[in-house]
Amino acid sequence: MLTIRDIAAKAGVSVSTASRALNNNPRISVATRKRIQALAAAEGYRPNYNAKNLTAGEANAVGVVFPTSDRNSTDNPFYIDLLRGINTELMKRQYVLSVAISKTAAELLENVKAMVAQGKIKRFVLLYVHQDDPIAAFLREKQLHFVTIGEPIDGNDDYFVDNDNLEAGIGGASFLLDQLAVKHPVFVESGHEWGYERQRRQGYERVAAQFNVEPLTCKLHDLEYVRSFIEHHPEIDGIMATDDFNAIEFYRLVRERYAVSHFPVVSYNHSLPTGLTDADLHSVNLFPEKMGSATVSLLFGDRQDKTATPRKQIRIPYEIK
Amino acid sequence: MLTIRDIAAKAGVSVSTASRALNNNPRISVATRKRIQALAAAEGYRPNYNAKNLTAGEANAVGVVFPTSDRNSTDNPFYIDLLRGINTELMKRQYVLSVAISKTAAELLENVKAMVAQGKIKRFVLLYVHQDDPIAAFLREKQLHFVTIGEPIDGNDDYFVDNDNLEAGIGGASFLLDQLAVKHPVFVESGHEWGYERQRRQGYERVAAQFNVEPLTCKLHDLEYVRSFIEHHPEIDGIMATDDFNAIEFYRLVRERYAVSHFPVVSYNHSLPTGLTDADLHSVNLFPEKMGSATVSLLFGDRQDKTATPRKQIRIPYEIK
DNA sequence: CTGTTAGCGCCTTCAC
DNA sequence: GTGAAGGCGCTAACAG
Repeated sequence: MLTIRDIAAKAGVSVSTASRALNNNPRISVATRKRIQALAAAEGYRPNYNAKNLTAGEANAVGVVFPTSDRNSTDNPFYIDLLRGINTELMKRQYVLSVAISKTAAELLENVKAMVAQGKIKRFVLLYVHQDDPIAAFLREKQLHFVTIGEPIDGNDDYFVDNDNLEAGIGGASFLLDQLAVKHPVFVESGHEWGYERQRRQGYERVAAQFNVEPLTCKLHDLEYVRSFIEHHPEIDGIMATDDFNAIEFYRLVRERYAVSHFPVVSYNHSLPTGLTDADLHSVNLFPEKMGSATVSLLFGDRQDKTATPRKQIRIPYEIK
Repeated sequence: MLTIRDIAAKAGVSVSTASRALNNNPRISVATRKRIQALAAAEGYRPNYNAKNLTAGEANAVGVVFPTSDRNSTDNPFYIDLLRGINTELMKRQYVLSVAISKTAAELLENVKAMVAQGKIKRFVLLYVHQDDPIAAFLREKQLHFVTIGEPIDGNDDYFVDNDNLEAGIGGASFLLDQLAVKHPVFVESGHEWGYERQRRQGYERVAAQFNVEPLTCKLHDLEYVRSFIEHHPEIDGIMATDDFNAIEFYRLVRERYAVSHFPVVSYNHSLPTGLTDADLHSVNLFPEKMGSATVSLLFGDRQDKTATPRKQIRIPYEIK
């Protein structure tokens, strides 16, 4: 394995000069810096990060924490795209993505603690928002950087990346009522009262008021409930749902009762394969990969220019097509 | 931060004794070993893994590689549960899960190379099976351990964990034809020709032959195709699908055409919330978490007893309820 | 601008 | 059974 000594030797300089050159230390003349960097690249030198981390006292890793159970959470393609966005950005910084995931909250916390104590990881991403989360509390106490995906709900002033769900709700509802000319929309949500659902619903309600329509809402509790709901609301002529799965689930039940087709639907996340539903489905793209890259830039305290105060939150815009 | 020197000092022994005691080295008397371990635990000592890794020349991390794009792949809850299974097992070994994930194949390979060269990671899990995969080739060339999720298709004798998809196909079909008494089943698959789909189909065909029924198959190409298929096959009275999403998709289209309910359905992965379909849905549980833990035991060369030859593959059984 | 030296925390030869 | 010393690869004082 090629070490920095080898590079130093081949370049005819001392190890420390090589080290400084490779780290772009201004104390080394630009000429030798370039020369040594070129040499290292040519020889295929790769620094040993265990050694770097040992001296730095900090690992080149970001801990990404999954919620304990996501069976009821926002859907999964979203997570995967988010991971992709995060990791692409981390690679540029020569960082690695480590995940903490477990079935039990206790084990998960232990996982994070091990990352901190044994792994010297100092930056984390929480892929969820919980009330009084012990992991967030631990990270705060240890004064470590972390960013949550989704706006905090417990009043803590944490860094976060989110969509503007209120705006997305307004946009989606406007699209449904205006472009798709729906007169009797229904808002379909999971029944878990997630923050993003509430916010999108508020957007929906606001637009409904503008259009003078009654803001009808249905939670997907169970089959009987929804069937009965649909039975009592034959007037429904369009769906706005908090995600694609809720949308097709409800639509399926509508079709079961009434002979409709090309039914106007607006939902979120862009997570279905196309062509397999006859609904006129417009899924709002929330750009999870962009959220991932924004997360990283928040995590590392990027700023537009030096004078700008660092931001604590980033909202990613949406797109309806 | 508590280092091994602190422990050594408090125990009144030298650093090397402390090190050996903590690593359960038999050269240290059992008594002092216990004593020092107890002390370390009481003081909350945690070894610095960057230092350990530096001397060991190998990181306490496993690289988990995601496919470039999984939009068309097996569904995602499966991945998440798999990750959970892998990580739970890794934690026991004081290992960390690092992920490689990217949109492009080139960047993904670069990601893995960096993990190897800079991170000293020597063990990998590939969450996919590809023909002539450059990443698998790289890992083979470097003689690193890796396990694929799914049986290799290119004739390479790699380690893998999989379900017994043929058996699961036979089991699922038997359940549908026997227990659920279906006379005119249809086999629904994605059209991507994944290995597991082919194998389950073979199981289905075998059972169909036993029951003297025509092995009907439908690929979910596009809406028109499937609708026409359903139109031409009014006799269908039960569905066997390669996963839950394919199942409900097809079922929706059946219901759209015919007034059925409590339709018998067998599919795989157990990935839907219950209560929101009126199909008589029996989803085969493939125990992704178990697959994860089996993956790790393969990766670390566990054996039942010392004399047993190491296994290169593990098949996880299924369950139908 | 560059070289020498010490040390990050831990493990492991080599002595006793 | 235990200790002292050196080194893993790299960075950061301290010199010059």
